[in-house]
Amino acid sequence: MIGPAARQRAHDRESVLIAAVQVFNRRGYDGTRMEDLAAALGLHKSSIYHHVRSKEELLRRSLERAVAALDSTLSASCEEHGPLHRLEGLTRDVVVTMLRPDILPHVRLLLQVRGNTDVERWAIKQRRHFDSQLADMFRQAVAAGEVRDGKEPLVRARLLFGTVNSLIEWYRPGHMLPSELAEAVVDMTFDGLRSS
Amino acid sequence: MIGPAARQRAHDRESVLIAAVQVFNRRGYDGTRMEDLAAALGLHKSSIYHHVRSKEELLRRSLERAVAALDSTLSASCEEHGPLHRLEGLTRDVVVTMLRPDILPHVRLLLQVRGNTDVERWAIKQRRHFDSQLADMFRQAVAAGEVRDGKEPLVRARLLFGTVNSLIEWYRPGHMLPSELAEAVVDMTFDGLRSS
DNA sequence: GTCTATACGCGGATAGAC
DNA sequence: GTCTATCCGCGTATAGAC
Repeated sequence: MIGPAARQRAHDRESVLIAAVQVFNRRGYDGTRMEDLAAALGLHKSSIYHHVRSKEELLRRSLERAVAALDSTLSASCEEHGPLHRLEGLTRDVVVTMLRPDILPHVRLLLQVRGNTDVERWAIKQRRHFDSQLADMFRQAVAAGEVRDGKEPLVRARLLFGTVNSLIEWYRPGHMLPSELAEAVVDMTFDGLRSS
Repeated sequence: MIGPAARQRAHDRESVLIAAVQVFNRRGYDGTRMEDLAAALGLHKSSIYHHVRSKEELLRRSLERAVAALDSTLSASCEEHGPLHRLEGLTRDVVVTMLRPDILPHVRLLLQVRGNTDVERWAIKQRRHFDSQLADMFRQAVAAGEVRDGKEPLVRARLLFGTVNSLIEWYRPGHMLPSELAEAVVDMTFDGLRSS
C-alpha cells in the first residue's frame, strides 16, 4: 500500500501555476507562449490543458493570489495605533509580504498588468482600491502632523508606494532578508538618505 | 504655390512612431497588434508598413530615444561639484528629463522591456550601464560621508533609483510641474517624510 | 497524466491598384 | 500615402490514443 508521500508526483494544477508564473515574470504575460510554459515544465504544450482551461486562467489565479496577500496585509495593519506608526508598520508589512518567495512573482505580475482583458481590468480595480486605502492612511498621518507637510500630500504618498513597488523590479529571494529591506525602505522614505 | 504649412499633412514616420509608442504604453508592446496601431492612427494596418519596416522597428526607435535622453542627462550631470550635490542634481535632472512629454512614453517602454528579442536585450544592456554609473555616483557620496552610512549602500542606491523610476507609472503631463516633482523626490529620498 | 496530430483564427507582413 | 486583397506562420486550444 503506497501512501501519498511515496507516490511519484507528476505535475498538478499547483506546479503548473508556479512554473507558469515564473515564465510570465521572465517574458511578460503577453510575451509568453504555451510552448514556453511547456519547455519550462518539461512536457508538451497540449498537456498543460489537462491542468488548466486556458492561459488566461493561469493569469487569473496568479493575480488572485497577489490581491489576496496584499489585502490581508492591509487588514492586519489597520489595527496598529497612531497614524505614523500605522503607516510605517504597513510599509514594513507590505514589503515583507510581497517579498515572500511564494508571493513575489504574483505581485510582480499584478504590477505589470495593462488592462487588456476582463481579468486584467479586475486586477487593476483591486489595485486601485488598495492604493486608495493606503492614501487614506497617509492623509491621516499628515493631518496628525506626524508627516512633514509638503505642497502635495498625495504625491508624497505615491512616492512612498512607488518606492515600495519598485522593489519587485530587482529583489530576488536570498538577496537579503525581507525584514532588513523593509527597514531600509522605511529608513530612506521616513528619515532620508542625507547624513546628520 | 503651396508652402509646407498649407500642405495637408498625412502621416509620416514621426507621427506613426509617436502614436505607436502611445499605444505600446497603454497595452504593452507584446499586447499591441498592428490593428491597434492602425485604429489609433485612423488608417488601415497595411498602410503602417509604408512608414516603417516592422513592429519591432517602432520599438527600436523608441528605445533608442529613451536611452539617448537618459545618457545625455547623465553626461551633463557629471560636471557638478561635490558627491552629494552631484547625486541630488542628477536625481533632479533625470526626473525632469524622463517626465518631458516627448520622452516619457519612450522611457516607460524602456523600463518595461523584458529581453525577449535582440533589441530588447540591447536596451536592457544600456539600462544596466546607466544604473551602474548611478551606483558609482552613489558610492562616492557614501564614501565622502555625505550620505548616511547604512549596512547596504547599494541597496539604498537601488531604492533611490526605484523611487525615480516609479514616477513613470502614474505621472501624466500636466499633473504637476516636472521640476516640482523632482523636488518632491529629492525631498523625500534625502530628507525623509517624517516631521522635524 | 502525457503524448501525437490537428483544427483554426489571429496577427504580422506583402502585392499591387488607386 | 492609403487602400483592398491576400499570404502564411504562429499560437491557443481540442481530439483522441496510450
